[in-house]
Amino acid sequence: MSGRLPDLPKPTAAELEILGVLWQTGPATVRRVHEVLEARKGAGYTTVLKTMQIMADKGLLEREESAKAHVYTPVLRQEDTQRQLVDDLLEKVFGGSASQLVMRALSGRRTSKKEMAEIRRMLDEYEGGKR
Amino acid sequence: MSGRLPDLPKPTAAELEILGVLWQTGPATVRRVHEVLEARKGAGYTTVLKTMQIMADKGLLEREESAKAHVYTPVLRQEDTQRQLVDDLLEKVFGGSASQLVMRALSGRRTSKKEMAEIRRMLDEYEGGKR
DNA sequence: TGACATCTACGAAGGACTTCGTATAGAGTC
DNA sequence: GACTCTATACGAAGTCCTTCGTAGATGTCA
Repeated sequence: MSGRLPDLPKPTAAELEILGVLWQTGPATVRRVHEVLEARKGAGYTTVLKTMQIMADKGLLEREESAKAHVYTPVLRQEDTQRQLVDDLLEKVFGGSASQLVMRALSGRRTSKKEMAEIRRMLDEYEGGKR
Repeated sequence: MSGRLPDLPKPTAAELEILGVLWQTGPATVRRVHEVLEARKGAGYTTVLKTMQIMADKGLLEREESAKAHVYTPVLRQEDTQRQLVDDLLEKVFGGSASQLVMRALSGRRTSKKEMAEIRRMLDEYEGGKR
């Protein structure tokens, strides 16, 4: 069903912020990303530009150069990147124990009833679909 | 009930490996940590030494200097560090949505029935205890 | 005491991450 | 064409992370 995913490096903190903007807005120019990040954290224009260029070099973004202002698109979907990062944490910090990870995720914060119900719903769905 | 935790920097990859050894073996000298890490990944002695010194400077480890070979102890328990790291991921990658995180953690890997049951048990326990 | 083993201290190199200043190129306008 | 606006390209600085070589201090034992 699903194709192979390219094996890409883990995005860094600054890169994740840029990806977040692109996932939300869809493919965009440096200018558009910069507008968001300037408002959010005062990022400089060439800083965003440079980072996005590096991301394209790494393969994290694809670049469409036909127009004067290049348009960038994330190569991985948000969910694939989330999975990549959570798997990494699971491995390095929890020795692969998903239940430990879930426990820690819940213990660290007040989790709402709604959130808890949603988690249960997902467990049901996951187990139902997997068997 | 629980006291305040010191606000420490996030351990890096190399630091996490050292913490892993110390959590497992208890307080130890550089030599003992090095023995484990050399077997596991061929780490050099002074590399481990230097990293542990830096960790002590950062406040991640405490150092007992009465003997010639200093003895190092983690300042935070494993569970506190796990919580710190999972909270960080939750914030930066999942926008605070624990249910999303749980879903991604499960979708990325084949999760055993045993593991699933354990997760459900924890949810029950957590909700029971919190209310 | 002298030789040897064991530790710590120090400094430096190489690489990645982040930021930014400056240079350069293209498009539109008068 | 000359000016201006908007982009990209390039390079470099500063910081952190990781690794390691070498020097210096301390302890042991014959």
